[in-house]
Amino acid sequence: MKLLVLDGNSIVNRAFYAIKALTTKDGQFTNGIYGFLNILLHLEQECTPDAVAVAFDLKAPTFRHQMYAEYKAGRKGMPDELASQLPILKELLDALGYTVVSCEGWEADDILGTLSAACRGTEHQCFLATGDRDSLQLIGGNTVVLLAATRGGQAQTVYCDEARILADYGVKPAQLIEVKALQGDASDNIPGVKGVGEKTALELIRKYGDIDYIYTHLDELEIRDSVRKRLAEGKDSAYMSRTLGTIRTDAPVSTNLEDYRKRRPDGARAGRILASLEMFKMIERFGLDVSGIQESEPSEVLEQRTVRLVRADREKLAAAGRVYLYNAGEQIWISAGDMLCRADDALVRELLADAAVEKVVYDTKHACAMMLISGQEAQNVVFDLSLAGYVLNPSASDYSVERLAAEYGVPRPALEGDGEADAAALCFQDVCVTAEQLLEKNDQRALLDQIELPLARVLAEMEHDGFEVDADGIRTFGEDLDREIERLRSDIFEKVGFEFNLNSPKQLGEALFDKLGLPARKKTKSGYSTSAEVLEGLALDYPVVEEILDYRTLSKLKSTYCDGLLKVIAPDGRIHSSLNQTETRTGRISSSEPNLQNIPVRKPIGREMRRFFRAKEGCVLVDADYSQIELRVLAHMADDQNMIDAFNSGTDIHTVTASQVFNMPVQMVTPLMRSNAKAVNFGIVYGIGAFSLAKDIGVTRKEAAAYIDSYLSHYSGVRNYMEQVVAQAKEDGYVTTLFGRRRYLPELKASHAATRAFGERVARNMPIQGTAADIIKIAMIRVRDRLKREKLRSRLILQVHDELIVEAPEDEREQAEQIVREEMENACTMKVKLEADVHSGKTWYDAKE
DNA sequence: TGACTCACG
DNA sequence: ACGTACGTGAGTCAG
Repeated sequence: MKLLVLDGNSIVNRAFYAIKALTTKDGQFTNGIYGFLNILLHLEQECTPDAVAVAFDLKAPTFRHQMYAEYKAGRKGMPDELASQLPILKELLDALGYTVVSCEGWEADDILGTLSAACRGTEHQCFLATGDRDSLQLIGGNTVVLLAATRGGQAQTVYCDEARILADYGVKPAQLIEVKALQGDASDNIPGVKGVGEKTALELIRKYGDIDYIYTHLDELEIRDSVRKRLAEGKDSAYMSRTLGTIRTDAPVSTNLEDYRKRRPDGARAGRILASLEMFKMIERFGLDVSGIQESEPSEVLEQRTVRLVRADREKLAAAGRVYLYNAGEQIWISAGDMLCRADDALVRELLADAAVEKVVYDTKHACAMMLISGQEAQNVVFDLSLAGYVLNPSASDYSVERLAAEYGVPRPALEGDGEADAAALCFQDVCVTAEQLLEKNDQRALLDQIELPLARVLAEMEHDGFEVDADGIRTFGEDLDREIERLRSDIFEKVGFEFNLNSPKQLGEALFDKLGLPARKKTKSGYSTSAEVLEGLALDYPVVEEILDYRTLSKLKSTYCDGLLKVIAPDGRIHSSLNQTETRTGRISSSEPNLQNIPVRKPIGREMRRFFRAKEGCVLVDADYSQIELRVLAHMADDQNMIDAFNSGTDIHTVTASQVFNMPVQMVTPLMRSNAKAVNFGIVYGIGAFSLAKDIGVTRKEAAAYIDSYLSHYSGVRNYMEQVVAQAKEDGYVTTLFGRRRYLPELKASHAATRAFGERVARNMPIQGTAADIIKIAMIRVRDRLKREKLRSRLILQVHDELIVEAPEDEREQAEQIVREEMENACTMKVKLEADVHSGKTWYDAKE
């Protein structure tokens, strides 16, 4: 296979500076993209690759560059005119069927190095295309470099292999690193050795091979004393420069070349983007089939608009009926019709408070939170772009206006008159209009309007209210833990015979398996596995391992929960964690800073933690959780009469399942049988394999396979559903929940079998997990609205996937319990009833019976 | 920074 | 032959 890897940043940079002026008629710079595409087409002709990867840097400074502060300081930011082209270029490349690769903290040339290394020793041919001579060090084996340049508007490449480097420099490609170590590189801020330039550096390396030789034999070298002196003084700098100048080959990107195989271009999408860039010729040059672009497509409807920059005028804006509010950093922009203006906080508040004006925002939760500070409410918010982007595709890396504009092919409006406007603010309105049309097309309007949008306000209030905790209690508990941890530590070291860092899996592995000679059962990439699973297998034979497990449990409790939570208690004595609405691919919400969705409960000692989460003075916590919501959703979606009957009979579902799988009356089911059936039930929801089930419940793989088989024959509706959902996903390219939430599954088309298998498991799981997520979101909205409508002081304060927590004044306890139960159980009508278990108490511990 | 480990549903 | 259950977030080590 022939693999072509492009250094995206380097090439787009060259193109940007080589082609001075090229913009669309509305002023969007396109020179970088244009030059890039020319070079790409040229490269396609030159090396006819089967697979193409385009590598880009991400903004964050890299590890290599963090080593020296001066280095970082020397880097110049990219001009906006170029930066604005990158998201569009990436989107376009993706539409054209090329794979874009980037990796937080790694530079594009490290990705080139990594993929080149992946080809080494295989029969794959690797072409690296870059404008940067740095990459020449990677030449060798089956890697060649195509140095790309634009000359007089024409793309050019220079073919560089080992012979060429030898001829040009008289050294081998890998020795270029040594040359650079001495010579340095001003443009990359690599110092080299002071007083040594290209000529001397090349001469020295030609003669002596590398800097190690030079420095170990410095006194014997046949060189001028002045050079010897400079070399001696610059030794540290030389070694440092060598480190800085060495391209890494261990970037964490896929080295499976199949992942980069060229895909069939999405002609309609690529065509739309190219049209918005006014590069109509490129559509032909890439041979795109644009028949998929229909007349009603959004970009056609949205003719190039002209926007007027005006002074903020509340009356005029309000008169438009609908205003678009967009936060660009500190600056807030408002647009309406063809007006665009800068706005201050006060105006935004007035508009948000005005129920007669429809608002379109980027982040409803943020808008609501802003109003909550002054005790107000955001009224009449009718659309939210980040939520729309999430509903349209929950797997996206981000939902920025810039990226969505490129993805949806929205042209940037022209700006009339003098003045400047933020690019995203300028596009915001059109991107929103387009997103609305796409939602309509996908039948996802209700999901946004009736679930996500109203939920955003609920989440804002929950974040605002927070959860009271007993800080002193946590502190004391932490001190108790510390004493116990210290006791375990010294006990473990005494038994082991030496000290080491118990928190280091690496050192623990070496201690147990190398030094003490315990039998190692599992390995990870970097050594022995010391996971709880492995250690539990050893604990019976080696008592010290038991103590290590206890140590792990307690130190996790101490650092993550005691120390971690103490750090984030707000002055009001409460924890206000973020509830993220656009984070998960299934539609669940997530919680962060801190995560309150993973407070311990399974082990008794961890569960103690919940005693410190309490209701405020005069209140209690009402805790309600759905009983088996995912299995109930499955029974409904699969329309499996057997499972529906099982639920409706009122018997415990795992017991019924056990009686079915093991073919015996319910009364005969033993606790072990029930527990195995429970594992099978879980496994089914996750997309199950016999191997993993066997591992989970400790039976042979064959037995596990028999359980699954028996399960699926008894629940034949489930079997049919699981087959049908995967088939449908392969046909559509996505799966959906009962409420129309989608997840696209490109994995199903992967050539890599394991990736495909993963896609199939996700296809089986997402509709279930996602529907359950939809249902509890509906419940949250209804609980909040009803508490408000009935003028109660009870507040919804937390959601943990299938559980809601309400803080209720003691005299509202029963009412709150009833409301939560009713709204949860009636959130959705299905073929099986939904049931919620409701308890209350002063603390989370007490409220969860 | 990623890898590992572990907390939750 | 290969890899091995879905979805998250956080702390720690080591390079």
